[in-house]
Amino acid sequence: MALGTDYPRQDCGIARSLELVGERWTLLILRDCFLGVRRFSDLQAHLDVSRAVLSSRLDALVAEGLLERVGDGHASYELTEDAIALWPVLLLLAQWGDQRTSPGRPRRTFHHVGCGILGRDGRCSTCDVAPHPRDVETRRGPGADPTLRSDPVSRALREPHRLLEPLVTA
Amino acid sequence: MALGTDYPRQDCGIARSLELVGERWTLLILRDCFLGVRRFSDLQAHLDVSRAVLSSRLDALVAEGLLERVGDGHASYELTEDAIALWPVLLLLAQWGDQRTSPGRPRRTFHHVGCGILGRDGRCSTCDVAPHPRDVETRRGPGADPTLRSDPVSRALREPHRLLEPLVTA
DNA sequence: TGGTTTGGTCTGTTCATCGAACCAAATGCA
DNA sequence: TGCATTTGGTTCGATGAACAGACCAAACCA
Repeated sequence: MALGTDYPRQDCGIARSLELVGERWTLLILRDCFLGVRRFSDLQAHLDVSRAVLSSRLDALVAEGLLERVGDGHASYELTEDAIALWPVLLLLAQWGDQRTSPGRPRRTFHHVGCGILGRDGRCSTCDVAPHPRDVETRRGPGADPTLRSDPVSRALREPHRLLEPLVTA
Repeated sequence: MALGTDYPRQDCGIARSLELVGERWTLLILRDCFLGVRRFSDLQAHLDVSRAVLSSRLDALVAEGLLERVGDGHASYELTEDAIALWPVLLLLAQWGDQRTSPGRPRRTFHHVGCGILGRDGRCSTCDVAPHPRDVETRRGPGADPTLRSDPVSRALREPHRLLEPLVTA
Protein backbone atom coordinates (compact mmCIF):
# COMPACT_ATOMS: atom_id res chain seq x y z
CA MET A 1 0.00 0.00 0.00
CA ALA A 2 1.62 3.20 -1.18
CA LEU A 3 2.27 6.05 1.18
CA GLY A 4 0.08 8.45 -0.79
CA THR A 5 -3.06 6.58 0.19
CA ASP A 6 -2.33 5.77 3.82
CA TYR A 7 -3.19 7.59 7.01
CA PRO A 8 -0.50 6.38 9.42
CA ARG A 9 -1.16 9.11 11.94
CA GLN A 10 -4.89 8.49 12.22
CA ASP A 11 -5.78 6.07 15.01
CA CYS A 12 -9.16 5.34 13.52
CA GLY A 13 -11.08 2.47 11.99
CA ILE A 14 -12.34 4.65 9.16
CA ALA A 15 -8.76 5.48 8.18
CA ARG A 16 -7.86 1.79 8.28
CA SER A 17 -10.78 1.06 5.95
CA LEU A 18 -9.95 3.89 3.58
CA GLU A 19 -6.38 2.69 3.31
CA LEU A 20 -7.79 -0.35 1.61
CA VAL A 21 -10.95 0.75 -0.19
CA GLY A 22 -10.41 4.50 -0.45
CA GLU A 23 -8.33 4.56 -3.59
CA ARG A 24 -9.87 5.66 -6.86
CA TRP A 25 -11.77 2.78 -8.52
CA THR A 26 -11.61 0.31 -5.63
CA LEU A 27 -15.19 0.61 -4.43
CA LEU A 28 -16.45 0.49 -8.01
CA ILE A 29 -14.48 -2.71 -8.56
CA LEU A 30 -16.12 -4.18 -5.46
CA ARG A 31 -19.51 -2.98 -6.73
CA ASP A 32 -18.95 -4.88 -9.94
CA CYS A 33 -17.93 -7.99 -8.05
CA PHE A 34 -21.19 -7.80 -6.06
CA LEU A 35 -22.99 -7.54 -9.38
CA GLY A 36 -21.38 -10.81 -10.38
CA VAL A 37 -18.62 -9.60 -12.67
CA ARG A 38 -15.75 -12.06 -12.41
CA ARG A 39 -13.28 -11.50 -15.21
CA PHE A 40 -10.54 -8.93 -15.65
CA SER A 41 -11.63 -7.94 -19.12
CA ASP A 42 -15.26 -7.47 -18.09
CA LEU A 43 -14.22 -5.29 -15.17
CA GLN A 44 -11.93 -3.29 -17.38
CA ALA A 45 -14.51 -2.78 -20.09
CA HIS A 46 -17.28 -1.86 -17.66
CA LEU A 47 -15.16 0.54 -15.64
CA ASP A 48 -13.19 1.99 -18.54
CA VAL A 49 -10.16 2.01 -16.26
CA SER A 50 -6.55 1.60 -17.30
CA ARG A 51 -5.42 -1.99 -17.10
CA ALA A 52 -2.41 -0.98 -15.00
CA VAL A 53 -4.63 0.53 -12.31
CA LEU A 54 -7.11 -2.34 -12.42
CA SER A 55 -4.34 -4.91 -12.13
CA SER A 56 -2.81 -3.05 -9.21
CA ARG A 57 -6.16 -2.73 -7.43
CA LEU A 58 -7.06 -6.37 -7.91
CA ASP A 59 -3.66 -7.43 -6.59
CA ALA A 60 -4.16 -5.33 -3.47
CA LEU A 61 -7.69 -6.62 -2.90
CA VAL A 62 -6.45 -10.20 -3.24
CA ALA A 63 -3.45 -9.54 -0.97
CA GLU A 64 -5.71 -8.02 1.69
CA GLY A 65 -8.19 -10.86 1.54
CA LEU A 66 -11.15 -9.05 0.04
CA LEU A 67 -11.00 -10.88 -3.29
CA GLU A 68 -10.00 -14.39 -4.13
CA ARG A 69 -8.53 -15.52 -7.43
CA VAL A 70 -10.31 -18.71 -8.37
CA GLY A 71 -8.96 -21.08 -11.02
CA ASP A 72 -5.69 -21.06 -12.90
CA GLY A 73 -4.81 -19.02 -15.96
CA HIS A 74 -7.64 -16.68 -16.65
CA ALA A 75 -8.78 -16.50 -13.09
CA SER A 76 -12.11 -15.50 -11.75
CA TYR A 77 -12.33 -12.90 -8.97
CA GLU A 78 -14.70 -13.63 -6.12
CA LEU A 79 -15.55 -11.63 -3.03
CA THR A 80 -14.56 -12.97 0.37
CA GLU A 81 -16.77 -12.74 3.46
CA ASP A 82 -14.74 -9.76 4.61
CA ALA A 83 -15.59 -7.93 1.44
CA ILE A 84 -19.21 -9.01 1.54
CA ALA A 85 -19.44 -7.26 4.93
CA LEU A 86 -19.02 -4.01 3.01
CA TRP A 87 -22.28 -4.45 1.14
CA PRO A 88 -24.23 -2.02 3.37
CA VAL A 89 -21.68 0.68 2.59
CA LEU A 90 -22.10 0.19 -1.13
CA LEU A 91 -25.87 0.05 -0.88
CA LEU A 92 -25.98 3.23 1.12
CA LEU A 93 -23.63 5.08 -1.21
CA ALA A 94 -25.74 3.95 -4.16
CA GLN A 95 -28.92 5.21 -2.58
CA TRP A 96 -27.35 8.42 -1.28
CA GLY A 97 -25.85 9.25 -4.64
CA ASP A 98 -29.06 8.48 -6.50
CA GLN A 99 -31.16 10.49 -4.05
CA ARG A 100 -28.93 13.53 -4.45
CA THR A 101 -28.59 13.44 -8.21
CA SER A 102 -31.78 11.75 -9.35
CA PRO A 103 -34.33 12.18 -6.58
CA GLY A 104 -37.20 9.73 -6.76
CA ARG A 105 -35.68 8.10 -9.82
CA PRO A 106 -32.88 5.77 -8.69
CA ARG A 107 -30.59 4.43 -11.37
CA ARG A 108 -30.66 1.00 -9.80
CA THR A 109 -32.91 -0.68 -7.27
CA PHE A 110 -32.34 -3.59 -4.94
CA HIS A 111 -34.95 -6.13 -3.91
CA HIS A 112 -35.22 -8.82 -1.29
CA VAL A 113 -35.79 -11.83 -3.51
CA GLY A 114 -39.46 -12.76 -3.65
CA CYS A 115 -40.33 -10.03 -1.21
CA GLY A 116 -39.98 -6.24 -1.26
CA ILE A 117 -37.70 -3.41 -2.30
CA LEU A 118 -34.84 -2.43 0.01
CA GLY A 119 -35.20 0.88 1.82
CA ARG A 120 -32.62 3.39 2.99
CA ASP A 121 -31.66 1.24 5.95
CA GLY A 122 -30.98 -1.75 3.75
CA ARG A 123 -34.12 -3.47 5.02
CA CYS A 124 -36.88 -5.05 3.00
CA SER A 125 -39.88 -2.76 2.85
CA THR A 126 -42.14 -5.78 3.15
CA CYS A 127 -40.63 -8.00 5.85
CA ASP A 128 -38.15 -5.57 7.50
CA VAL A 129 -35.26 -8.02 7.26
CA ALA A 130 -31.87 -6.80 6.04
CA PRO A 131 -31.15 -9.59 3.55
CA HIS A 132 -27.75 -11.03 2.80
CA PRO A 133 -26.55 -9.84 -0.61
CA ARG A 134 -27.06 -13.31 -2.07
CA ASP A 135 -30.76 -12.87 -1.36
CA VAL A 136 -30.84 -9.54 -3.15
CA GLU A 137 -31.81 -8.97 -6.73
CA THR A 138 -30.79 -5.80 -8.51
CA ARG A 139 -32.77 -4.14 -11.24
CA ARG A 140 -32.29 -1.20 -13.49
CA GLY A 141 -34.11 1.76 -11.99
CA PRO A 142 -36.22 4.51 -13.54
CA GLY A 143 -33.29 6.95 -13.43
CA ALA A 144 -30.93 4.73 -15.40
CA ASP A 145 -29.59 5.83 -18.76
CA PRO A 146 -29.38 2.72 -20.91
CA THR A 147 -27.69 4.59 -23.74
CA LEU A 148 -24.61 5.64 -21.75
CA ARG A 149 -22.72 2.36 -22.06
CA SER A 150 -23.01 -0.78 -24.11
CA ASP A 151 -20.14 -2.92 -22.86
CA PRO A 152 -21.12 -6.54 -22.19
CA VAL A 153 -21.60 -5.97 -18.46
CA SER A 154 -23.84 -2.98 -18.95
CA ARG A 155 -25.95 -4.89 -21.43
CA ALA A 156 -26.27 -7.89 -19.13
CA LEU A 157 -27.31 -5.65 -16.24
CA ARG A 158 -30.32 -4.39 -18.15
CA GLU A 159 -31.99 -7.54 -16.86
CA PRO A 160 -32.64 -8.22 -13.18
CA HIS A 161 -29.76 -10.05 -11.63
CA ARG A 162 -29.03 -11.65 -8.32
CA LEU A 163 -26.09 -10.24 -6.40
CA LEU A 164 -23.03 -12.47 -6.09
CA GLU A 165 -24.23 -14.72 -8.89
CA PRO A 166 -21.80 -14.82 -11.83
CA LEU A 167 -22.92 -12.35 -14.46
CA VAL A 168 -22.92 -14.00 -17.85
CA THR A 169 -21.73 -11.78 -20.65
CA ALA A 170 -22.02 -12.86 -24.25
CA MET B 1 -14.96 18.83 -9.26
CA ALA B 2 -11.81 17.89 -11.11
CA LEU B 3 -11.84 15.39 -13.88
CA GLY B 4 -9.34 13.12 -12.16
CA THR B 5 -11.85 12.26 -9.47
CA ASP B 6 -15.01 11.94 -11.53
CA TYR B 7 -16.63 8.92 -13.12
CA PRO B 8 -18.61 10.49 -15.98
CA ARG B 9 -19.13 7.20 -17.75
CA GLN B 10 -20.55 5.36 -14.74
CA ASP B 11 -24.34 5.57 -14.57
CA CYS B 12 -24.37 4.66 -10.92
CA GLY B 13 -25.30 6.18 -7.58
CA ILE B 14 -22.10 4.94 -5.98
CA ALA B 15 -20.05 6.78 -8.59
CA ARG B 16 -22.07 9.94 -7.96
CA SER B 17 -21.33 9.62 -4.25
CA LEU B 18 -17.65 8.95 -4.74
CA GLU B 19 -17.33 11.99 -6.96
CA LEU B 20 -18.10 14.00 -3.86
CA VAL B 21 -16.77 12.03 -0.91
CA GLY B 22 -14.28 9.73 -2.60
CA GLU B 23 -11.31 12.07 -2.64
CA ARG B 24 -8.46 11.60 -0.22
CA TRP B 25 -9.25 13.17 3.17
CA THR B 26 -12.94 13.99 2.52
CA LEU B 27 -14.51 11.24 4.60
CA LEU B 28 -12.07 11.93 7.43
CA ILE B 29 -13.06 15.59 7.35
CA LEU B 30 -16.71 14.53 7.62
CA ARG B 31 -15.77 12.16 10.44
CA ASP B 32 -14.25 15.04 12.34
CA CYS B 33 -17.32 17.19 11.75
CA PHE B 34 -19.49 14.42 13.21
CA LEU B 35 -17.15 14.41 16.20
CA GLY B 36 -17.93 18.07 16.65
CA VAL B 37 -14.81 19.68 15.19
CA ARG B 38 -15.79 23.04 13.72
CA ARG B 39 -12.71 25.11 12.99
CA PHE B 40 -10.26 25.03 10.13
CA SER B 41 -7.21 24.95 12.36
CA ASP B 42 -8.55 22.12 14.51
CA LEU B 43 -9.34 20.06 11.42
CA GLN B 44 -5.93 20.79 10.00
CA ALA B 45 -4.10 19.90 13.19
CA HIS B 46 -6.06 16.74 13.79
CA LEU B 47 -5.79 15.48 10.23
CA ASP B 48 -2.24 16.66 9.62
CA VAL B 49 -3.32 17.56 6.10
CA SER B 50 -1.94 20.34 3.95
CA ARG B 51 -3.92 23.51 4.30
CA ALA B 52 -4.28 23.76 0.52
CA VAL B 53 -6.00 20.38 0.35
CA LEU B 54 -8.15 21.07 3.42
CA SER B 55 -9.27 24.40 2.05
CA SER B 56 -10.11 22.86 -1.31
CA ARG B 57 -12.07 20.00 0.30
CA LEU B 58 -14.02 22.31 2.59
CA ASP B 59 -14.90 24.57 -0.34
CA ALA B 60 -16.21 21.60 -2.29
CA LEU B 61 -18.21 20.25 0.66
CA VAL B 62 -19.76 23.70 1.18
CA ALA B 63 -20.46 24.11 -2.54
CA GLU B 64 -22.15 20.71 -2.68
CA GLY B 65 -24.26 21.36 0.37
CA LEU B 66 -22.70 18.90 2.79
CA LEU B 67 -21.14 21.56 5.00
CA GLU B 68 -22.31 24.99 5.95
CA ARG B 69 -20.07 27.89 6.86
CA VAL B 70 -21.61 29.49 9.91
CA GLY B 71 -20.62 32.98 11.02
CA ASP B 72 -18.41 35.55 9.38
CA GLY B 73 -14.66 35.78 9.55
CA HIS B 74 -13.37 32.72 11.27
CA ALA B 75 -16.29 30.56 10.26
CA SER B 76 -17.49 27.41 11.82
CA TYR B 77 -18.18 24.35 9.63
CA GLU B 78 -21.37 22.43 10.32
CA LEU B 79 -22.81 19.33 8.70
CA THR B 80 -26.02 19.61 6.72
CA GLU B 81 -28.80 17.02 6.79
CA ASP B 82 -27.51 15.62 3.52
CA ALA B 83 -24.15 14.98 5.13
CA ILE B 84 -25.68 13.61 8.29
CA ALA B 85 -27.35 10.96 6.12
CA LEU B 86 -23.86 9.57 5.55
CA TRP B 87 -23.42 8.68 9.20
CA PRO B 88 -24.16 4.97 8.70
CA VAL B 89 -21.40 4.77 6.10
CA LEU B 90 -18.88 6.27 8.49
CA LEU B 91 -20.02 4.07 11.36
CA LEU B 92 -19.74 0.96 9.25
CA LEU B 93 -16.32 1.87 7.91
CA ALA B 94 -15.15 2.55 11.45
CA GLN B 95 -16.37 -0.82 12.67
CA TRP B 96 -15.16 -2.69 9.60
CA GLY B 97 -11.72 -1.15 9.81
CA ASP B 98 -11.45 -1.79 13.54
CA GLN B 99 -12.66 -5.37 13.20
CA ARG B 100 -10.07 -6.12 10.55
CA THR B 101 -7.11 -4.45 12.19
CA SER B 102 -7.93 -4.68 15.89
CA PRO B 103 -10.41 -7.51 16.33
CA GLY B 104 -12.35 -7.32 19.55
CA ARG B 105 -10.58 -4.14 20.51
CA PRO B 106 -12.18 -1.25 18.62
CA ARG B 107 -10.34 2.03 18.68
CA ARG B 108 -13.60 3.90 19.21
CA THR B 109 -17.06 2.87 20.30
CA PHE B 110 -20.45 4.43 19.76
CA HIS B 111 -23.30 4.36 22.24
CA HIS B 112 -26.99 5.18 22.13
CA VAL B 113 -27.14 7.87 24.80
CA GLY B 114 -28.40 6.45 28.09
CA CYS B 115 -28.91 3.02 26.54
CA GLY B 116 -26.57 0.52 24.85
CA ILE B 117 -23.59 0.21 22.55
CA LEU B 118 -24.21 0.30 18.81
CA GLY B 119 -23.75 -2.96 16.94
CA ARG B 120 -22.65 -3.69 13.41
CA ASP B 121 -25.99 -2.69 11.95
CA GLY B 122 -25.85 0.68 13.67
CA ARG B 123 -28.55 -0.38 16.11
CA CYS B 124 -28.51 -0.09 19.86
CA SER B 125 -27.73 -3.45 21.42
CA THR B 126 -30.24 -2.70 24.15
CA CYS B 127 -33.29 -1.22 22.45
CA ASP B 128 -32.60 -2.13 18.77
CA VAL B 129 -33.19 1.42 17.55
CA ALA B 130 -30.78 2.96 15.08
CA PRO B 131 -30.28 6.30 16.80
CA HIS B 132 -29.77 9.62 15.06
CA PRO B 133 -26.15 10.74 15.40
CA ARG B 134 -27.15 13.48 17.82
CA ASP B 135 -28.27 10.74 20.20
CA VAL B 136 -24.95 8.93 19.91
CA GLU B 137 -22.04 9.29 22.28
CA THR B 138 -18.60 8.26 21.18
CA ARG B 139 -15.94 6.92 23.49
CA ARG B 140 -12.36 5.92 23.17
CA GLY B 141 -12.22 2.15 22.75
CA PRO B 142 -9.87 -0.48 24.14
CA GLY B 143 -7.90 -0.59 20.89
CA ALA B 144 -7.11 3.14 20.86
CA ASP B 145 -3.53 4.33 21.07
CA PRO B 146 -3.64 7.53 23.15
CA THR B 147 0.03 8.23 22.56
CA LEU B 148 -0.22 8.51 18.79
CA ARG B 149 -1.45 12.11 18.67
CA SER B 150 -1.75 14.98 21.07
CA ASP B 151 -3.30 17.74 19.03
CA PRO B 152 -6.17 19.54 20.79
CA VAL B 153 -8.86 17.46 19.08
CA SER B 154 -7.22 14.16 19.96
CA ARG B 155 -6.89 15.25 23.56
CA ALA B 156 -10.51 16.36 23.76
CA LEU B 157 -11.68 13.06 22.30
CA ARG B 158 -10.13 11.11 25.13
CA GLU B 159 -13.36 11.93 26.97
CA PRO B 160 -16.76 10.68 25.89
CA HIS B 161 -18.39 13.09 23.52
CA ARG B 162 -21.75 13.43 21.88
CA LEU B 163 -21.77 13.42 18.10
CA LEU B 164 -22.61 16.72 16.38
CA GLU B 165 -22.01 18.69 19.57
CA PRO B 166 -19.23 21.27 19.19
CA LEU B 167 -15.99 19.81 20.46
CA VAL B 168 -14.33 22.27 22.79
CA THR B 169 -10.58 22.42 22.42
CA ALA B 170 -8.40 24.40 24.80
C1' DT C 1 -3.67 50.28 17.22
C1' DG C 2 -0.38 46.80 16.93
C1' DG C 3 0.78 42.08 17.72
C1' DT C 4 -0.80 37.51 17.27
C1' DT C 5 -3.61 34.01 15.42
C1' DT C 6 -6.36 32.09 11.90
C1' DG C 7 -7.44 30.90 7.33
C1' DG C 8 -6.12 30.80 3.47
C1' DT C 9 -3.05 30.99 -1.34
C1' DC C 10 0.99 29.97 -4.03
C1' DT C 11 4.68 27.06 -5.74
C1' DG C 12 8.02 23.44 -6.65
C1' DT C 13 8.39 18.46 -5.72
C1' DT C 14 6.65 13.92 -5.41
C1' DC C 15 3.36 10.47 -6.26
C1' DA C 16 -0.95 8.49 -8.59
C1' DT C 17 -3.57 7.96 -12.75
C1' DC C 18 -4.18 7.94 -17.62
C1' DG C 19 -3.61 6.28 -22.30
C1' DA C 20 -1.05 3.96 -25.51
C1' DA C 21 2.16 0.58 -26.80
C1' DC C 22 4.15 -3.74 -26.07
C1' DC C 23 4.19 -8.52 -24.67
C1' DA C 24 3.52 -12.93 -22.08
C1' DA C 25 0.23 -16.41 -21.16
C1' DA C 26 -3.93 -18.72 -21.97
C1' DT C 27 -7.57 -20.21 -24.90
C1' DG C 28 -9.90 -21.97 -28.86
C1' DC C 29 -10.21 -24.02 -33.26
C1' DA C 30 -8.94 -26.25 -37.61
C1' DT D 1 -0.83 -30.00 -32.50
C1' DG D 2 0.15 -25.58 -34.13
C1' DC D 3 -1.33 -21.17 -35.02
C1' DA D 4 -4.34 -17.27 -34.51
C1' DT D 5 -6.85 -14.85 -31.30
C1' DT D 6 -8.01 -13.37 -26.85
C1' DT D 7 -6.93 -12.35 -22.23
C1' DG D 8 -4.26 -10.41 -18.67
C1' DG D 9 -0.98 -8.10 -17.75
C1' DT D 10 3.59 -4.63 -17.84
C1' DT D 11 6.00 -0.52 -19.27
C1' DC D 12 6.42 4.32 -20.05
C1' DG D 13 5.78 9.25 -20.91
C1' DA D 14 2.25 12.80 -20.03
C1' DT D 15 -1.00 14.74 -16.93
C1' DG D 16 -3.16 15.62 -12.63
C1' DA D 17 -3.50 15.28 -7.38
C1' DA D 18 -1.29 15.66 -2.96
C1' DC D 19 2.44 17.30 -0.14
C1' DA D 20 5.42 20.61 2.32
C1' DG D 21 6.95 24.94 2.94
C1' DA D 22 6.72 29.79 2.33
C1' DC D 23 4.07 33.79 2.06
C1' DC D 24 0.18 36.77 3.06
C1' DA D 25 -4.53 38.61 3.89
C1' DA D 26 -8.03 38.81 7.26
C1' DA D 27 -9.67 38.43 11.80
C1' DC D 28 -9.19 38.77 16.61
C1' DC D 29 -7.86 40.65 21.04
C1' DA D 30 -5.51 43.26 24.63
